Amino acid sequence: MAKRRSSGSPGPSTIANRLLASLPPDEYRRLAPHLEPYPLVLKQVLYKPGEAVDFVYFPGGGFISVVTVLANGDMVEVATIGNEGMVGGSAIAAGYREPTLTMVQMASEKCDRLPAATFRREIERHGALYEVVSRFSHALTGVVMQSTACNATHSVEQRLARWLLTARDRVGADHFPLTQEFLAMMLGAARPTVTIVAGILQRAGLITYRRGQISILKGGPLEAVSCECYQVTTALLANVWRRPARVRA
Amino acid sequence: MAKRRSSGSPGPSTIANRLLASLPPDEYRRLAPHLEPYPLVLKQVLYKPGEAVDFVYFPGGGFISVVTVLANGDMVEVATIGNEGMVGGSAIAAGYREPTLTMVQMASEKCDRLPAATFRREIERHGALYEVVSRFSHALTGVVMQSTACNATHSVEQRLARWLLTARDRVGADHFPLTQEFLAMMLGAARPTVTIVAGILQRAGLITYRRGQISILKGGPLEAVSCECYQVTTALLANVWRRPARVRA
DNA sequence: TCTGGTCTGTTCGATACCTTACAAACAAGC
DNA sequence: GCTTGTTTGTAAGGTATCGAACAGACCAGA
Repeated sequence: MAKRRSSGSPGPSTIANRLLASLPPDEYRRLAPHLEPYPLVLKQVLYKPGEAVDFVYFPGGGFISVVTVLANGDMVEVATIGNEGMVGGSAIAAGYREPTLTMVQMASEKCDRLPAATFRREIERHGALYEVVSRFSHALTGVVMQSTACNATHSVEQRLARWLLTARDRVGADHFPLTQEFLAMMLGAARPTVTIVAGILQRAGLITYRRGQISILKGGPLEAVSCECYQVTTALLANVWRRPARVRA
Repeated sequence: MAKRRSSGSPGPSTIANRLLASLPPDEYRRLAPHLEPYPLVLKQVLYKPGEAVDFVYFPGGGFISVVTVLANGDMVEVATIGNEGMVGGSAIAAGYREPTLTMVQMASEKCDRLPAATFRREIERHGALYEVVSRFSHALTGVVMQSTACNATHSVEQRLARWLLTARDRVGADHFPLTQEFLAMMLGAARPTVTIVAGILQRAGLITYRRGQISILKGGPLEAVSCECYQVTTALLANVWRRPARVRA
């Protein structure tokens, strides 16, 4: 919260978003004047389905849910984005509309946004930003693919555990606000089912739940309850910074 | 089958793959010498999980399944690609590995492949190929997101109907080879469940099933049985060619 | 014509999950 | 304190789907 690039020299170490932090200093300096601090407010909607993307957002804390809205109004979360990523990258594809609902799931002061046109111009320079955004986009597609398989075969208990672990990683804390109602929606499950599963985890001492506030007590065992998708997606995203060796010139 | 760019002048109208066909003649001409005809053989594996991407493929017929392999060996299909798309686009992200198993689901003589390095070089020119590939990648991510929600909430019957309709569109025929065993795998469902559901559709006169050969008899009613995801994903992909107006310069 | 393999149809019991409904705990404001 | 709204807990009946197992149909090759 305290460290925030503001005074004169923006050392990359003070940059909360990891995509931006990975940029070489000169690239970041060129970008910095266009970055607008934009605090993420809980439940705030960043994109509505079918709307044009005016800004891309680089969270430095909290996290953002990308949600598919079905014909009957049900919403299912398809991805969560924290400081390891960005939303609105589809602005690359000029004129493309965001098919999803994108909303703030956990508030944070630390977030910057960039006008879509600026972002696109920067991407077309084909520099470090392009590289890291490209890697992130690919990793995100991999994450969503894993989730597709996950939703087809894994139990609500596994997916709930996975969700909590992912949320913890994004938030960077073991405690955060979350209603069971909302969690059920995100998982595409019925609320009573979530209550039952959460009760099991609670009695097992892995979590505690108290009126919209959840705490993770034992991450290790929770990981054992979760499906492999937690590790798989974590690894996919980790590869975005741990830049792999180039396969071809 | 008959029309195939071979003699001297490659008019775009003879190009089976729609991404390639959308290129301006001069762009296509530059690419053409590098395109290697590469027939798709049934069940052929194009990428294994974790492998480097050496070639990108532009199907002109048949279709390709992108499949996530889970820890227990189960496989779930996360996308199908026909002549409206390509596979291996992740080669854009230099050195990136394909996290999925990618295999030929329906054979076709009409397919071209391009070495990853050539593809990347061409992408970096930032021409028409870049534009259309970028649009397609974004659309594909949208399709996978829709599938994530679909798998979380829709019934096997709905998803099965959706799958058959999509396959029909890809193949361009109402009749194609497909075992229930395989279909069950793709849907992440149990094989007896597929048999039951297929039986219902068969008795309703919408399809016929005969030893690995399926025919769609009534597409309209089948669409009614399917979830909205069929239309949604079809529309997403259609937007790749029906190039939308630019939102910003 | 037999035989082996593959595919589909069907059974049955088990179970995960849904839907609806309602009750209890809690928080915040009056 | 009381009241109201929100959140969680719980119950009951129903349904979709799974898993294992087996029988029958069909095909291909010996």
